[in-house]
Amino acid sequence: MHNLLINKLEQFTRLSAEDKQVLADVAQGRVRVRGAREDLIREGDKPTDVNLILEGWACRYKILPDGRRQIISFFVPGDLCDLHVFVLRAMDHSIGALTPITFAEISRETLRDIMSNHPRITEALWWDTLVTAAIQREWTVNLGQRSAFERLGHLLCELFIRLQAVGLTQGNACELPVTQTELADATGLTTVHVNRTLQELRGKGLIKLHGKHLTVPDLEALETASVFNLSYLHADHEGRALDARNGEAGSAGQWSRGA
Amino acid sequence: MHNLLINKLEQFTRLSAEDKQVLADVAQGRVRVRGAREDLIREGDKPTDVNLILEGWACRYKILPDGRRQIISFFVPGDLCDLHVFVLRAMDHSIGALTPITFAEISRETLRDIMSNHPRITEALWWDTLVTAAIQREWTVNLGQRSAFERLGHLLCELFIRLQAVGLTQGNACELPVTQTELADATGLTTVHVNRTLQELRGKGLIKLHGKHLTVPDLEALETASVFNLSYLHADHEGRALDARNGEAGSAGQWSRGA
DNA sequence: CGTCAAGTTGAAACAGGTCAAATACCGTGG
DNA sequence: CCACGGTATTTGACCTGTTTCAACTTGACG
Repeated sequence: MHNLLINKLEQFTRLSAEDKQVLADVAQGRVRVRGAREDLIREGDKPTDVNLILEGWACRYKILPDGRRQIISFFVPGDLCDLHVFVLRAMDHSIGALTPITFAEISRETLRDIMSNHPRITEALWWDTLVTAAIQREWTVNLGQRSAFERLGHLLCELFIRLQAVGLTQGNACELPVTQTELADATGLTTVHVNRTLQELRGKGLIKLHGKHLTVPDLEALETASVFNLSYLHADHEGRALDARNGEAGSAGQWSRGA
Repeated sequence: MHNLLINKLEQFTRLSAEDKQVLADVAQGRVRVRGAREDLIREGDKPTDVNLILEGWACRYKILPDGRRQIISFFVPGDLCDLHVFVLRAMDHSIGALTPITFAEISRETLRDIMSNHPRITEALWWDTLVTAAIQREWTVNLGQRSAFERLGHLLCELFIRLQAVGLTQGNACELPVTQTELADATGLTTVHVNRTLQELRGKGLIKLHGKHLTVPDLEALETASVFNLSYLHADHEGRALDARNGEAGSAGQWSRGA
């Protein structure tokens, strides 16, 4: 019953008990495990299923012929890989585990059934897909316009808020199970510079980062320093509105703030 | 009847005469015009229609509070803006005309009808949406990993090939109706550096660029120099396969090459 | 307690940015 | 057909954020 995807989708819409059951079942279908650094799927492969991340982190990435690697996006628990990939013949990028990971494979047929019989879920999955696209656009802005300092800060804001949405934060802290090399590959910087920039963020008291444990003492301060604007995560939605109307706080953390 | 969107979608699938008629009608619905630099829709607006670009170029962009601007993607004729935006409450970015432009507004209802009655079109629109997402990912790689030289070269390859797909190239030439400032905002470089880099591309004979007229004497050479890999455009598809089988060349240019 | 990956540091080099001015281009009105 | 004004392109000199390279330290884990 308890399922991070449900948490996330309820940011957007209110799901019925039946809807939730359907999603819970889906997460119990073909469950797979991978070790850190193993791929879930590789560039060139024919996509067959949609992957739902249950535990651990993964990422999309692409490697250029000369070895340069760009991490294109991060997947955290509750994230769905690519809702409609089947339409394409071959993957144009790989998806790799960053930590040991468990995920559920959802077949094309299962998904088709859900989408024809459960309009509420369908709409919520749509929303999730559009938010994913918005995140990708924001990464374009991040890489194109922000300085190293802002860029890293922005990434940390985004990840913290996404984790909050599925209930994986504890107060102002969360796990950040990635290496500095991976942060470098995601931000288009070198490891060395990521290291120095993290020190700068720490020096200004914007983050605390020991090992894989991240604390953001003042999220608003970090957002300001990183030129971060929440709106691209599209959290201000019906789910929230319903919560407010019912005076019924969502079980998971909230994306939006204030009015 | 003649419609650039049809050209593009036929890269992916074979459309029936009726399908084509439906698409042609759509392009004749609510046609609008905008001057260069005018916005089609602005960040914060509620999205109501899907825009189909008929003539001229546009772009998605985002402006940071301090004025930095990132162009997130280019739209060329035949491009569809955002197939499912209605799900979102507000735009998280703006879409602006780069040249004088004409576009058709497609209503939510029209689109719903098409998608429930024309599975072939639906699937083709899916494909288009997924290719758009793949392009956005490739931009992430471009901004994160490629040097200024490769980055500009890569962008020019992509645009040339996309124009080819809708039949807007003449041999190895096409129009490139954007300013160096706009190329700079798209690549995350400064105008000055774009200017110098374009001179470098010209100097190596990889492009000719007078005014708004671009020639790519040897596309493969430009691709190699730019670490460009066609596969993210997902052109190797059913439409092509059918063409090959029938020995019936597509009316528009082709994305894929060789076998 | 050894080993291997991850994180940290310093010095030097460079890609790309900044600033500011010059030149070319283009549509408009006289 | 030319002069004008505004925008786009080009150039030069200088500056800086980020990279490179290479070594050193710390930490996790069997």
